[in-house]
Amino acid sequence: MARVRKKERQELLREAVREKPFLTDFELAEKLEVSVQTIRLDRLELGIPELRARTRQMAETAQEKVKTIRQDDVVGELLDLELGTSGISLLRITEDMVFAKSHIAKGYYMFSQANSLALALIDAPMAVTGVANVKYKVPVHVGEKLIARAEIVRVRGNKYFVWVKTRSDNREVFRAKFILVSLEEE
Amino acid sequence: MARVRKKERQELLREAVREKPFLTDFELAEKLEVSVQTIRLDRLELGIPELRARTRQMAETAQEKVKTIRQDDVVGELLDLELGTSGISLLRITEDMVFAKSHIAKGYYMFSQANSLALALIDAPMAVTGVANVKYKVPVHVGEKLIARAEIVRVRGNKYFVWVKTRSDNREVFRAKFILVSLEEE
DNA sequence: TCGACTTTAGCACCTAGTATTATATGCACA
DNA sequence: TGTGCATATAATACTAGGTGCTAAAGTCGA
Repeated sequence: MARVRKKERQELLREAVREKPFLTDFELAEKLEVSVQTIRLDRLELGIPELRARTRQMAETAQEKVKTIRQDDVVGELLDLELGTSGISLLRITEDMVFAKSHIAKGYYMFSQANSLALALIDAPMAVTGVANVKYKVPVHVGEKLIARAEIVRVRGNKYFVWVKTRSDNREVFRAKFILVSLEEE
Repeated sequence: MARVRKKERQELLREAVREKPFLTDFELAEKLEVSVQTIRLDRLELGIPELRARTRQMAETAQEKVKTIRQDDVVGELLDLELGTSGISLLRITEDMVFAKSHIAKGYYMFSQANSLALALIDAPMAVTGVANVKYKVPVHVGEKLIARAEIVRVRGNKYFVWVKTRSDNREVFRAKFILVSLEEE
């Protein structure tokens, strides 16, 4: 009996901490109706760090997260790249990229993936987007893995014409044409 | 002499905390070569909270920040909206929105601002982007305030034709045409 | 009813502070 | 030359939210 209750309690504890990471041992003790000492023992067994360590961890990781979120998440992961020719990138659609109501991915994530992949292809120190022409073919939902393939189709002076086709599960969901312009050092 | 050094030191302190928020009073005291008590007095005068309060604040706000960053920052601030007609939004270009080399804003931020503004105009429960046609006219740099004005120019069935013009300091930097499609409940 | 597990209690100690009071140092001006 | 004032340091008592350890009490199954 006691053994079952212990395991159950430890599960509850784990959940409580995950949901509300800012609870002290005392508050946890009240919530689970045991003594503070029991909470401490349980934390020890479960390897849950103390309140202050938890907040510190969150503060540290969250700090980095905010910095890197735009660089990595928004643009996807570069899978293959032939500079000046073609490239492939992968973007996983997560919960926070979709509309709350429809669960459909916001359009600018596909645009961002395609645009940054297109820019990565250009074999020049600097380049900016001049024109973009995009078409959304099929709505994309949470969990889908978007594979974008980009190809430079023409180069005229400092202008690069790049086509990007994005597929999810072998179905084309998005298509873009970019005209990118390479710049001299300022 | 002492008075000047105090002000200087307090400036250094403020900077040190901003750069490395996880330093204890003792570490700060060593860094600035004064006693721990002096650091405490300075913190009191400057209104800098203690280490644990700082980390707690960061942990709390950062937790929310990670969630809202894409919803708010990426798309800008809605200044005015006439549903079904027109709208205006503002996006401030910050350090992390630009290319490290050229200091020019990445194209998808302008796209995101325009796209989300266009979607906000649509007077329907759900809508997605069908086609986008965008043109980048002038490179945008850190600190610029982008004002996007969107207007629905035509409606045909469930298709909305929206034009967005983005200006920075009264100069048009970006222009987009969207065809948005409103959806029925699934 | 015994032994093992579980729970609670108590105490010393730790870190990173707050709040307050006292003392020392320096410099400026009469 | 001393006196006054700002600044800096020190000392002490107290706090929250713990760790680590030992001891005692409760519970339960065989």
